Amino acid sequence: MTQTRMQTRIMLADDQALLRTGFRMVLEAEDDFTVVAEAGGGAEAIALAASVLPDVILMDVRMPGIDGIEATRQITAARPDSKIIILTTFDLDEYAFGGLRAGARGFLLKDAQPSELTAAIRAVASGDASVSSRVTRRMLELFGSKLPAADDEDASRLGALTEREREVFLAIAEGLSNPELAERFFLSESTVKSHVGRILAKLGLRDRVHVVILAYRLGLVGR
Amino acid sequence: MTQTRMQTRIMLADDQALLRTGFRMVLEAEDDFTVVAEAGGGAEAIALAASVLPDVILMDVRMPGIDGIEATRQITAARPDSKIIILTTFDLDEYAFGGLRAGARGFLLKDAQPSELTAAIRAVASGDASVSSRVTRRMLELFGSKLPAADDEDASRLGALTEREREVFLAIAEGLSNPELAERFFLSESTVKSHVGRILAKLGLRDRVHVVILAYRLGLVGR
DNA sequence: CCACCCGTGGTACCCAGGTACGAGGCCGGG
DNA sequence: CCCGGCCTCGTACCTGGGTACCACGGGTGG
Repeated sequence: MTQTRMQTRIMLADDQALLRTGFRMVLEAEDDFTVVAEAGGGAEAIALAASVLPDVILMDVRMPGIDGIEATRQITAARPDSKIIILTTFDLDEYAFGGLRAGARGFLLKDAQPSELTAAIRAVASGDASVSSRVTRRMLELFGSKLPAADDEDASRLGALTEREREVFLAIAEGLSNPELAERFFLSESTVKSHVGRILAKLGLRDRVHVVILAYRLGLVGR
Repeated sequence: MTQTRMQTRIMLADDQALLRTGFRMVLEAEDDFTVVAEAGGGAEAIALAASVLPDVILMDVRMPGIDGIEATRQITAARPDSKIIILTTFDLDEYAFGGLRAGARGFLLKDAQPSELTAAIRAVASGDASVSSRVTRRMLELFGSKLPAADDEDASRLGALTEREREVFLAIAEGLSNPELAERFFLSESTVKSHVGRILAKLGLRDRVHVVILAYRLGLVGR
């Protein structure tokens, strides 16, 4: 600790002004952080990023007009060394993953502890990447182990899949149609549709096609 | 949060005794940590894990005989809820990813700060996952920006497809809908449907879903 | 006890997508 | 020259899949 007293200049981009001031208060409590700009939308964020040149940008995903993902893409396109941390209420949100692909260096849930936030900003500012541990955990669950519900926890089920849904998720990734899913799991097609629909909603995906893509990108299929 | 004074029982697995005692000193300085076992090799680690059932295992990768990865695999195979943090001097991806695939919940470099170590242990003990920011960064580098070849020559089994069809094929694998395909290639949706239909017919596939699967299996998209 | 979530099932609606068929334009080879 | 492949576009049809409801039994926890 006691890093050198380098000021880190931060920009906030979120459509909720209340949340912005909340973050501002948290951040300015740290003496090496300065909030140098606030943006209420994607377009504004892009413009401000180019003019103010903040060290780190906290970017919300859901914003009216240009969303955080697209804003991230454009900002990193203009200045690839931009350091952007994606903020979202939902974990395992396809938009958020899109944000990482768009060039973001970090990913945080909005209910993160202040210490997590400051730690993430410092990590990103120093050139590293930071992903919230809860999301990291989700990613790991999808990696090697099937994780048979071992220890299901409190808050992590905000956007997370239930055990059954994860089974269906994997089967979709194998390319099964709804009738085939029904046959495999001894369910009615109605039930299958319920599961599929909830999976798509929770993960923020459009199609089963994107389910397949996500599954392969996370490496949990494909021998 | 609210990590009440619950004792976290920790096992160390590393072939270097010196390093073990170093870690032990760091850990026992925390009043909620107890080092309950030390293993000098993989086999010993597996045996001790089964007998003393530690809450968290700090596992070195490089060990004589059974290495840390294999030990992790066997321990998690026996008890999937085991919480293992991989330790290594090198941040080579194979170690990291191998360990994580083997079921590890965390990954740390040995030059980590004591605070990082204790934070990681607490995160893992409480059911979350923790990966050193440097490794996280590597993961993101792999996750994002990996669509190098839209124009590959050989494209193994796709000989039946024409050039245009191959383009469309790859775009489908990215998850584009028909309207999106039309927009990207400046075509009408009718034309897109023609192409898609012929692609499915030639490759003997049912859905665009199976197109995605085939593309990933052939390694034509993604990482 | 009640509230909540999960898994199961249903109905109804709508549209994206897949199928079938045709047709015109372009280009290269026989 | 004509033939055939490729690319383009259209129209019409039908099914699978996604969405929006609602409902019920079982388990769990406050």
